[in-house]
Amino acid sequence: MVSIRDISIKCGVSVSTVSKALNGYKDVSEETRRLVLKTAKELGYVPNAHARALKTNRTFTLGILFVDDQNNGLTHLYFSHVLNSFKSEAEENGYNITFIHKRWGKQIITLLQNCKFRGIEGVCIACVEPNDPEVQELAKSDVPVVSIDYIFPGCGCVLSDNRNDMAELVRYVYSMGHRKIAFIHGTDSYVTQQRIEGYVSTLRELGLEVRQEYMLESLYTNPYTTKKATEKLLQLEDRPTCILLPDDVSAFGAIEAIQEAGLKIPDDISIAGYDGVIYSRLISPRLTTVRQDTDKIGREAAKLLIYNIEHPQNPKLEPIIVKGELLTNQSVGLV
Amino acid sequence: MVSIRDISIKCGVSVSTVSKALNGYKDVSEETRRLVLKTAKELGYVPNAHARALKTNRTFTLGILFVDDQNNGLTHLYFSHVLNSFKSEAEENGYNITFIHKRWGKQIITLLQNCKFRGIEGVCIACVEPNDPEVQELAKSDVPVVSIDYIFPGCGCVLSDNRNDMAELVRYVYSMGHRKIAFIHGTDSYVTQQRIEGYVSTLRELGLEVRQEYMLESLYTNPYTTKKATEKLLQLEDRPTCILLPDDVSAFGAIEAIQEAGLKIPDDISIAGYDGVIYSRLISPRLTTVRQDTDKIGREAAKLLIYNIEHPQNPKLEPIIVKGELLTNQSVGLV
DNA sequence: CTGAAAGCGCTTACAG
DNA sequence: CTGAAAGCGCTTACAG
Repeated sequence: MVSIRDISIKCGVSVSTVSKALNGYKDVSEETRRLVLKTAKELGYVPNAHARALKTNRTFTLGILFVDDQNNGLTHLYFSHVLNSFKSEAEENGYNITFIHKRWGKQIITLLQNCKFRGIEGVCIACVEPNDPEVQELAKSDVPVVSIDYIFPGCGCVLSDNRNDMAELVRYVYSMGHRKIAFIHGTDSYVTQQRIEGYVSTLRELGLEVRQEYMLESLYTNPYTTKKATEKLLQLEDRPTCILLPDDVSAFGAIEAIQEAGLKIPDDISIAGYDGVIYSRLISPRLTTVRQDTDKIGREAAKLLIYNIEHPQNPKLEPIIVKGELLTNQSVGLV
Repeated sequence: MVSIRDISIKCGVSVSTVSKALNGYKDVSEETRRLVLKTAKELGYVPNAHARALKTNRTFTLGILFVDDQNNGLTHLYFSHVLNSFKSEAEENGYNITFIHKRWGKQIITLLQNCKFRGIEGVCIACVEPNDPEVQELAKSDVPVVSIDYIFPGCGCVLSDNRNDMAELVRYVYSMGHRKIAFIHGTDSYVTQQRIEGYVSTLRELGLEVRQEYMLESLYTNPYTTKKATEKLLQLEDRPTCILLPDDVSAFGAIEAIQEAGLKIPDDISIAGYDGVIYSRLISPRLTTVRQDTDKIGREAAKLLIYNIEHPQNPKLEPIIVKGELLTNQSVGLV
């Protein structure tokens, strides 16, 4: 590897001068600068990020914490889209992306230690169990953190507007004539709570009764559990005319249960998904769903994190709320 | 940040001794070692990876190059699964994962420079345009490279067994009585070539004619182009009884075209996908498809890359071929 | 078993 | 405008 030293020898100037020329300081003569730059190019010089980091304490590296119970953060449709745009935005701003984990060689270390050790300047937390003590420790540390779809006190966050988007969905379903609207929601989380609030408050607002037997829980992105929940709803004496589901993938389970019960969508019963992944509009029946704006969510998260890294004195901590879009389709019929 | 220096002062020993104690060298007395370790813990010492990298020239960091034309490597179902297992395997071996890109601050640099600069020890190339000169430069450089589903001369690679898996699929379709088997394949690539070879050679092996009008091209994971191609096939005078598609997502386009033509799957015509993403088994009609073993592909790629990094003298360069699994289902009917 | 010293590649006051 | 010097935090021959 050619170093600044090699350039200095070849050019007959000091390493200080080479460094200054390379970094665009003004107190270097135009002539010297040109010579240094030319020589650097000839020699194929590449600066050493570690030496620089050691000296300047800056790494321009953002960490991603992206693990969930099923260890499938990256294959999660929603989060992989968010990560994709987070990555683009970060790279466009000259930052690198890396993953945070608990290993250091053969040892297990904490997530915070991993960040410190590697000089990670800020972390985006998504798709993790927020009550994990190590995640808490990280969120409370001096490392800037931005979370997605969850609020850590004292940290920036970007939230998909679940409460209002859900409300809009319920209002739409109501406008189609439905009065018996069930909601199979995911397991407890900030997102789930927001959606339940949106669901419950809108029913009340519309003068509809909130019926406990119409609110069931299943796992996110797991059609098998949704199928079971749907079967329960179908067996009710006074069964719903529309079922709202945790997400588009789990909607497959509902479709299956409904078909096996000999019912047709939307003639006999309506359903709606959530997420708006492309496939939901391809399957038959085409799903009414809420498209979350993953591109914006990821980009806003990256911008916010970088801002907070570069403005440690007055970081932005107010939640950034990103509106989704209602995609109406044939799976919700007129009653 | 507490450094080795702080520990040495607190313990009254030299930094050399602290370093040795911390790194488990044997030439340190048991007593000193214990004192150092205890003090390090008390002080909350975290080593500095950059200082170490500067000295040892090792970063334990693997790069991922994961961009394609549509800039959606991460949201690509197949590749996001591969990445997920690559990441798990790498981390279990004490390596970090980061993404390679072309930026350095405000400057644009080459992919190779990005690797050199950041001390990346090896790169996994997947889901990129292999003819990109910068990718070529990287593959030819002294940075160890492992590619997925593509062969760079002189580099390790992991290949999904497209040729044989495709052959198996064709044989299965044949065994169901089909003799007019069309293949809508993706755009030209190593993977596409392998699948076409598997398709053509198996037809010949089975004594079937290879008909040009049964071989059409569409984009991968793009149902709109597949729909168009399927429509063409349906308009043929002597139309196929089974259509093989580029992947499960694009199969949605075929399903739509077939339904719009008033035909039923599998009664009137059969179809098969490729990839075996979970959703393909959920939609109706349930897709016959080939599940690629993404978990194994990712893990083998990580193992291979790490092996080649740690054995620069005799790296493993023979392709590792990972067999897929035929998933038969109702979308292919008996003729 | 312990420690002084050199050095990895860079940046940055500071003196001239 | 230029350069000598110190130092970021660590590791590692080498001498004792």
